[in-house]
Amino acid sequence: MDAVFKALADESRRSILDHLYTQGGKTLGELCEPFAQIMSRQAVMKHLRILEDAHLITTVWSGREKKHYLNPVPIHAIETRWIRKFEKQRIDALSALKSALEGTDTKGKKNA
Amino acid sequence: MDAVFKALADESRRSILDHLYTQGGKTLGELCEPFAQIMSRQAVMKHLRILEDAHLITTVWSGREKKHYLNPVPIHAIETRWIRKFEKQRIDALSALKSALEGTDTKGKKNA
DNA sequence: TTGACATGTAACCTTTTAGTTACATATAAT
DNA sequence: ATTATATGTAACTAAAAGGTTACATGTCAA
Repeated sequence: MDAVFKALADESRRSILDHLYTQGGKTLGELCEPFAQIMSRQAVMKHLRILEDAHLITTVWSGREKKHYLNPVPIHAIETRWIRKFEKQRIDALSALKSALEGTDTKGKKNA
Repeated sequence: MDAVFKALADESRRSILDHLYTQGGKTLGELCEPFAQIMSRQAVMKHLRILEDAHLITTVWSGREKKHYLNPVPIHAIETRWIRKFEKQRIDALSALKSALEGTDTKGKKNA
């Protein structure tokens, strides 16, 4: 579990997960695009390695291309560690209320 | 949000959250006890500061004592970032099945 | 088979982080 | 008032993390 939290600690890696959440099956090359002029391909690859080791992403080889997919299971495990079932509903209601007051739609909400 | 992930990246801090999850309202001194002979009071205080800055804990002063409480809201936000509603049920069912097969009780489950 | 493309590995550098020790402040008790 | 208790701050050190460049391997296409 330590690997999961360590992996999520970096903004670039969270951004990668965001991209895979939007659309799965992306290759290293495709995942590099948003980071062009920010960091090298090798740097992105290091991040992918860390995410994969933490089982936050799953990969499938297709010829010389490696496709990446988000795995939500370890993320879900984070919540179940510190939040009791009865609390979930209260918090969900709370954030829904907050969104409503802010005039934002929960479904289309952009995350920080 | 970055502060939250950074805060959760450290095992000692997660352990502190575990203690506050079990029982809230603990003082710095009390939170130090499990770490005696592992790290200094000042080190624990640094961790508490980081957790507080990330709003993962809330504090209340009572005389010269500072009481600490777990705040589950930012933890819940992690899940909503990368997990769609319809997926939650599937994952919950999956981990319940896994627990059943392992012969462990979900309610009394110890986390890694 | 040769060259281009896609991914992988290694050595190195810089910044961040987790911990320490020493000193400081504030509240409670005698 | 004085002392003990509880928490806070600062300077420093060692290790970990994120990034770079250079080199290596494997697959596709002409």
